[in-house]
Parts: sequence; C-alpha cells; structure tokens
Amino acid sequence: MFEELSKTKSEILDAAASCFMAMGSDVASIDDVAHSLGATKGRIYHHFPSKGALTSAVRIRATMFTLEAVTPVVDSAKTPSENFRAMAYTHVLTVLGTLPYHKVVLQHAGMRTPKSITAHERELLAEIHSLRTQYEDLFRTVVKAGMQQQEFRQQNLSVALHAVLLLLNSSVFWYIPRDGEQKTTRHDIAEQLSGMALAALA
Amino acid sequence: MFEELSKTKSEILDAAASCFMAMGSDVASIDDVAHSLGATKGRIYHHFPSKGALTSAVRIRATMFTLEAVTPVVDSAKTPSENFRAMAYTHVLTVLGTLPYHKVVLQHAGMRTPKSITAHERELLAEIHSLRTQYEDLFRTVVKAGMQQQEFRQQNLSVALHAVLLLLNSSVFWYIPRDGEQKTTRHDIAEQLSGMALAALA
DNA sequence: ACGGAAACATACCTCATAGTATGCTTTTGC
DNA sequence: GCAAAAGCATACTATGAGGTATGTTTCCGT
Repeated sequence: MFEELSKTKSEILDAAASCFMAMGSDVASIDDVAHSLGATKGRIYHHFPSKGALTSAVRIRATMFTLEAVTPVVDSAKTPSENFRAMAYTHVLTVLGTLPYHKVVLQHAGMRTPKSITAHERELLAEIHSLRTQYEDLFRTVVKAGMQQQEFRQQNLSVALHAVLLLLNSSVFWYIPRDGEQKTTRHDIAEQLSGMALAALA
Repeated sequence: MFEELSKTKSEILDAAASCFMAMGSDVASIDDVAHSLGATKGRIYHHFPSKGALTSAVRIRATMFTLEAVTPVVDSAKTPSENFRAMAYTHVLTVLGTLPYHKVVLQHAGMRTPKSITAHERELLAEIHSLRTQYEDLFRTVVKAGMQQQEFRQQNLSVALHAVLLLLNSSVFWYIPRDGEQKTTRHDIAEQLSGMALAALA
C-alpha cells in the first residue's frame, strides 16, 4: 500500500505537480513535465505507466502529506475545540508547504471519472477516494464530538465539514510562494484560517 | 458589454455548462456538447467562434447570475452584519439554482491563461476578471465596513474575503440536484452556509 | 572487469479533437 | 413571392498529445 518512492520518482512527482498547478493537469502534456525536468518522455513512462497514473500519484501523495501531518496532532485528552484548532492549523501549514500537490487535488475536486480508464487507474482512483475519506473522517470525528458536547453549533454535519475543509484550503487558490519566504507569513495565514474555521463551527 | 443572448445561445450555454460540469471543461469536446443538444458542431461554431469563447461565455454568465442577484440586496441603511448575511444567503441560493455554470467557474479558479489564445479570447478573459473583481468588491466593501465598525474581527481582509467566498461556494463541490427538489433543502443549505460565513468573520 | 538489468533517449505511430469549408434548409426583409 | 441572410448539418483537414518500440548509456552485483 505505502509504496516506497525513490529519489527520481519524487523528482518527477514534484515536476508534475508544478506543471499541473501552472497549466492544469488536463492541459499540461507529458512532454511539458519532461521538459521541466530537462528530460524526455521516456524517463516518465519508465516510472509511470500512464498519465492518469502520474496524476493519481500526485493526488495520493498530496493526501499523504496532510494525513501524516495531521494524524499525530489529534489528542484524545483535549477538547474538540482545541483538537480542531490544532488540526486546522497543521493542515493549512502543511498545504502551504506542498502547494502544487494540493492545487492538483482541488482541480479534480467533484469531478467524474475520466472518459477512458484502465483497470490499474481504477485502483488508484479507489485508493485516492479511500485516503480522502480517511482524512475527512479525522475531522468529522472531532467536529461530531464538538457538536455533541455543545462546543459547536448544532447543524448538518456533512455540510459543515465540507464547508470548513474548503475554507481551510482557500489559500491554495491565491497563495503565491514568495522568494524571501518568511515562516511568519505562512504562520499568520494558518492562524487566521484555523481561527475562522473554528469560529464558523462554534 | 451586456450582450443580448438569444434563445438558442442560452440553450447552448446550458448544455455546455452541464457537459463541462460533468466531464470537465478541458475533457469535454465540442462534439459532446453538440450531441447533448441532439445537434452537431456546426450549430455551436455558428454562434461561438471557438471553444475558449464558449467556456468564457459560460463563466461570464455564471458571474452575471450572482452579480445581478446579490447587488440589489445590499442596503446601505442596514448594518454590515445584516447586509453580509443577506448577500451570502442570496449568493448560495443563486449558485444552487445555476449549479453547472458555477462549477465551471470553480474549475478554472486560480489557473493561468491557456497555452495558445486569440485576441478575442483575451478580451473575454479580461471581462471575466473584471466581473469577478466587481463581484468580490461587493463583499469586500461590506466586510471592510464590518471590521471598521467592530462588528467583525480585525484580520487580514483579502484572506478573510477569499476564505468566506470559497466557504459559500462549498456546496458546488458536493451538491447534487434531487429529482423531487424541495426549495426547503436549498434554503437550509443557504441558511447554514451564510450563518457559518458570518460566524467566521464575527 | 564483465554481464545484465535498470534508467533513460529517440523516433515513430495512432487517434481524438479543434477548427474549416461547403452545402442545404428555413426564415426574414421588402 | 423572392432574394438574401441566418441557422445548421456534413465532410474534411490538421495538429497536438498519449502511448510504444527500440536503441543507448549508466549502474550494480559478483
């Protein structure tokens, strides 16, 4: 399940994510990704069987980033409010650190499966769905607990969950990494967005 | 500027928006749109010079829907909180009523200009940017006033604005129009999301 | 050092799709 | 009623991009 990713595969994924972020994963061609690496198609098709598999790998890794970062911050001893705030803050900070990957994820948000698809790609899409569900459940559990303990307002859980998660991802749509990139800036954004998300629930 | 849209043009735009929503505006072909109308490419290319012009027309109309719906609800006599809540509610309700159009808009959110582009398409993209800026300013003004009058929390305006607007659009990603479609459902969603957006600011 | 496998590059094929050129049908203006 | 323009279908072209087959180099184990 958790494939070991070699150095070159990681490089290819980084380049693919950047290209897909800039041009859109449907518009950007394999040649574009290869050219951004100073290479040719052969290198990419040696490691990935198809373009769909490549984009799926990017989306899987994106969810991995946030999943591995947010999971350990959940502390069953703390209150739902405290947990949610810490999770939200970590989420935003992680997303801002791996921006291209998550921009690809949001490009495919709420889309149907592509026109033609192989069996292998179907498995990858199923894995993506599984990972995203697993990650969403992380927040769903906390939000649900918060509502039951009267810390959060009583309202439709799914609607509130998706709304809050999208609010936390809002920076993906406009954030542009600066050259002299201070951690304080990302910190401020993560602080503000997590605060807004918490307020939207409470 | 405000082109009169004939009956057939409106039909084509509706079909295009539905196809683009289902398959993605890059994946769906002109033939797909034409086939969903029971027609052929000739009909579409007679009314729109290129595919880029068609998608731009969809995006323009999407912004028009919300712009024309939300603008009249702003009442300078009311408080920023009251104004924002009414605007947010109207926004969500309008979006849910013209869902395919807004799904196309969000597909293109935060994307660079396509690879090759004509002069006419450049004008359309400029018009899209102008309309969206005009619409965002509608909310920006209210949110800014709310911060100055201490009704809203003091925080970065642009970050808060984009976060709240995306929260209000969150339903686009998961909402599926039901067959026996009660207005109450849409009303509930709009009520909840506008309430969450207001709480995120206050 | 050497055989073989991995890691690429190169050249080519194939096909979907945006766009065009043309012809037919219907409506409209006078 | 008739010419002319609008509305649309059909057939075709052209090109970009996904994918493959094969050659070439680098790396590694023994």
